[in-house]
Order: sequence, then C-alpha cells, then structure tokens
Amino acid sequence: MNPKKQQILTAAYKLFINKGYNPSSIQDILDEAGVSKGTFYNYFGSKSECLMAIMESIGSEIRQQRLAAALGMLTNDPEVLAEQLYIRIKLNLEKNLFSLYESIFYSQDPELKSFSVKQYTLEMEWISSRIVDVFGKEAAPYALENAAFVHGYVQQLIHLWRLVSIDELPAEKLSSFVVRRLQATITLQIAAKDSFIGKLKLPIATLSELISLEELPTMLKAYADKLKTHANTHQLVQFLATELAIEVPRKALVESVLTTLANDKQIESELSILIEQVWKHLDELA
Amino acid sequence: MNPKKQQILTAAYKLFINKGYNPSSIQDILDEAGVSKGTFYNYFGSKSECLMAIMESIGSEIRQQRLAAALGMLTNDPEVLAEQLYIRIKLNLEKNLFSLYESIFYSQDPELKSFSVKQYTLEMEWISSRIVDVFGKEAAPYALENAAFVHGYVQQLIHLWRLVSIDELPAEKLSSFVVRRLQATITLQIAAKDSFIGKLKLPIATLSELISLEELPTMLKAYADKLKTHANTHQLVQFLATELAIEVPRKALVESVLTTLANDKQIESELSILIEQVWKHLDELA
DNA sequence: GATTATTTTATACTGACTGTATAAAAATTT
DNA sequence: AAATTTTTATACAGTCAGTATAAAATAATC
Repeated sequence: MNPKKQQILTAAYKLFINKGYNPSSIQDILDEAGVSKGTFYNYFGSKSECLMAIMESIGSEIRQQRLAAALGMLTNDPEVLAEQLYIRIKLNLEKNLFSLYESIFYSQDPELKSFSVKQYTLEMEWISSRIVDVFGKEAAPYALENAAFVHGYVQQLIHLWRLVSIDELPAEKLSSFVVRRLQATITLQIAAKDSFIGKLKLPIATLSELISLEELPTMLKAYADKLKTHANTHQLVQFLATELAIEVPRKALVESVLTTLANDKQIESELSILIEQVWKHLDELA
Repeated sequence: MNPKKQQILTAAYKLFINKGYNPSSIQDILDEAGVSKGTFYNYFGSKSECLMAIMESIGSEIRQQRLAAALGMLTNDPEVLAEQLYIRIKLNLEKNLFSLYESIFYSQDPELKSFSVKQYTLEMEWISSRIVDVFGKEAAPYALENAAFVHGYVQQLIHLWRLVSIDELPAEKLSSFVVRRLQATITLQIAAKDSFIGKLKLPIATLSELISLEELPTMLKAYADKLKTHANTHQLVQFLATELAIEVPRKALVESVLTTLANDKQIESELSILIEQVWKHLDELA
C-alpha cells in the first residue's frame, strides 16, 4: 500500500480511537499524518471512506484469525466457537474499537449506514453458520435469532461490565459464558419449537461466496505482479500463487506464509480478501 | 409548560425522528417552530439539552405506562413482564425513537453520554427488579446479567427483523418470545449456578427512591400553586394534593386523574416525576 | 393606564467544520 | 532530460453551533 495512504490510515486510526470519530476533524488527521489536504482527498473521498477502510481491514483481520483458530479443530466443538467469539472481543478491546463501531452503527451518513448493515449481516451470517456447525442442522431454524442473541448478549455484557467494574473485562470468561448460555437456551428452544424469526432469511451479503482453489493461483499471480515495489510481500504472494498451483502444496509452508501476511498491516484490502480465501481452503490441502 | 418551549420541543421532536438528530440543525428547528434563535437558547443551553428534554419526557411516559400495566396484577406473572417490555417497544415504534436512542447512546458529547448512562442504568435496574419479582429471590444473583440479556436480545431482534422483513414488527410476539427465552435460560442458569457478573452491582441511579405517601400531598400542593395559569392541570394537581391527604382517598378517582395527567404533553418533567410517584403508591390505597 | 420587567425577534458575528479548487513544488516514471 | 504524477500550500464556499445585542412585543406590577 502507498506509504502516504498508510500514514493517513495510521493517523486517522489513532485519532478515531482516542478522540472518537466525529470529534476528529480532517485537519487533525492531516496534522497527525503530516500530510496535506490534497493528499487526503487523493486517497479518500471523505472522512467516512477513511473510516470504512480502517474497519474493513480490521474485519478482515478478525475473519482471518477466526479461520486460523478453527484450523484442525472439530467444527462442532463449542469451545472453538467461544474462542472465535473471544477473538472479536479481544481485538475490539486491544484496538479500542467500541467507539468506532458505535460511531458507525447508528450513523446518519447513508454510506456508513449501508456499510454497517453489510458488516452486521456478515457477522450474523457467520455466527449463524457456526451455530449450525456446533448444534447440528436441527438448530438451523433457530440459528439466525440465536446469532442475534449471542451478538446482543456479548455487547450488553461488555457494556454492563464497564459500568459495574473498573477491572479489565474478562473477555475469555465472557465468551465462554455466552456460549454456555447459548447452549442452554437453544437446546430448550429446539425442544419447544419456539421461534420468532422463523424461516425469514437475511438478504445475502457479498464476500461469503468462496473463490475456488483452482482460481486462486491466477488471482494471486495477478496481484503479485502489481507488487513489484514491495519486495517482501511480492515474494510471499508470488510463492503462494505457484505453491497452490502444484499438485500437492506444502500445507505447513502455506500456513506459515499466510500467518506472516496476516500480520502485515501494509496490505491492500483486495489482497486480504484473497488471503482469507486461501485460509478457507487450507484444510483441503494434504 | 411555556407554550414557546412546547413549540420548540414539538418541532425538534418532529425533525429528530424524521431527519435524525445530527442532520437536524438548530435553524431547522427554529424554522419549524416559527421561533427565533434567542428564544431557543432561552430555554435550552444547547441542541443536546433539547434532545434530553424530549427523551426525559418519553422515559417518564414509559415508566408511567408500565406502572399502570402492573396495577392490580400479580407481580410474578411473566405475562405482565412481557406486557411491560412491550410498552417500550410499542412506544419506540410509534414514536420512531430508535434513531434517537441511536444518536444518544453512542454520542461523543459528554453530557449526552452521561445522560444515556443514566437512562440505561435505570432500565437495567428496572428489568432486574422485575426479574426478581417474576422468578423469585433465587434469581437475584443472576438478575443483572439477565437484564442485559433481555435488553440486548430485544434490541437485536428488532434490528434483525428490519433486515429480514418489510412487515411491521410483531412487537407483542417479540416481547413474549424474549420472556419465554428468559424463563428457559434463567431456570437452567440458577440450576447450574453459572454466573458472569457475579455480585457486582450498578452504581445507583437517582429517581429510583420513593417519595413517601405522606410527603406527596405537600409536594403536589406546592407544585399546584405554580400552575395558576394552567387552569386544567392546576385543578387536577390540586385535587390530587387534597385527595391524597384525606383518610381514605378514592382510588378510582385518583387513578382516573393520573391517567388524564399522563396523557398531557404539556406538563413539566418535575411534575411528571411526582405523578410517577403517585402511581407507585396507588395500590396502597383502598 | 402608565411604567417597569421580561420575553421575543432580527441580525450580525465568531470560530470550527467539510469539501473544492488551483498553482507551484517535489518526486517518479519514462 | 523530459514528461507525468503526486504532494503541498493556500484560498475559498458553504454549513454548522453558539454568542451578542439592540429593538420590538408582550406580560406584570403599581
């Protein structure tokens, strides 16, 4: 990613989580980044576009870590689900993201609004599918409303904790607590056939569809070619492209490279989507 | 209440729920109310103060209706709880309040922020105490976190419903569904002794303490004296003051007057707090 | 009914904000 | 070395919240 763009994102991120989104003016960002106004508007059409770019990359980081956490584990293990829920809570805490979500979720700005709807939809879909993984297909009719249950309960407990205690939030305890509560309530709910949302479905969100393992090498190759100036990243992506093309890709090597890439803050969102897709295919490799 | 102040509140309310809080400028409010800037700042120190005044009166309306709904009913009836939860949902729907809560809850403005913390605390305390009413004192150690459960679940289901369906939200179905889920989960939770928040308590919010039945007549009388210009309200408050002072106040009459007052949009928040207190004492009357 | 006090209006102003525009300077690419 | 792109500095338009003030309208008091 262009260093100026990265500078701006870093500065904006720092300001947003400290002062909050609204109170941080574009001028503040420019001063912090040591960059002029023209440059800012060269990369972002508006302040909210800048915020969305930040959220996008965090979302991608969460998804990658969740995929990594499930790797080699049984998908129906409730503890894996708890661990994955914990990943979001942990990242939100570490990066102080609550105020960012807050600014976004209930924003009046139509672009931010629809962005947050998309983010929300993705999260609900992901939790729903994990609920079916864990509790079996008899849980499917109740998965969506229990995704809402999980999401809402986590959110409220975090909020509540901050009002009742000055101690650090026990995030792991929280996520496993919520999963236990989920387990209890969903079992009874299935038995009672008690449903609210019923058969209604969320409008499909993008990004959930998989890029096939066959397509990935060419796409990665195409991307690698754009990375001439970033020697390190270029090497890694180039390697992925060729390795995934051969008969039996070396899984451990691929995973290692993915981990390195996942920790690289410089990468474009376009690339990080590709990386997520590789993660998803990882357990298909020998 | 001063007619100009009422004009401003009505105009602001209309704009806030249609355009949202942030996009409504003070100038918009002035135009809508047909009032000049000086007048606005004569009654409200800022735009957010105006919003808080609106929220305050709605909160009071909700609390009064909830008290009325429980009147003469058994406090441990889960259906009464569902009905009371429904009251908030219904009022929020009717008055399109979601966007208002949204603007407030996650605001950066420190005054709004602490106001919303207070509102939130009151709601949590109220739900908690109702949970103990319904599920008995063995539910007490779990009441607070289940208040968070109820609040978060309701919120999420409303949000979800709006994404999956264009139909009107089935609010009554929602509230009774959540109460059933609460019933299921809290029973298992008590059995499992599984708690997250533990013994931690919310910092006490004001307004929860009762004004005694003995004090009320004098306080009402004092207030009535300030209402010389509002003949109708003055009559009603004056009546309450004298009626509550006598040996055996006529309950039906008092209740009727309270209902009339509850529907009066003109009353000051100071008075509406007194009215709430009378509601709370109502079942002590013969 | 006249005088005094209060409320309301109209208007101008400050300072902060987002986003646009533009010409010159700096850095990159060809 | 020349051409192209990026970056800077700066000025500008238009919006906003909130302050200030003098004049007009209304209400309260004697």
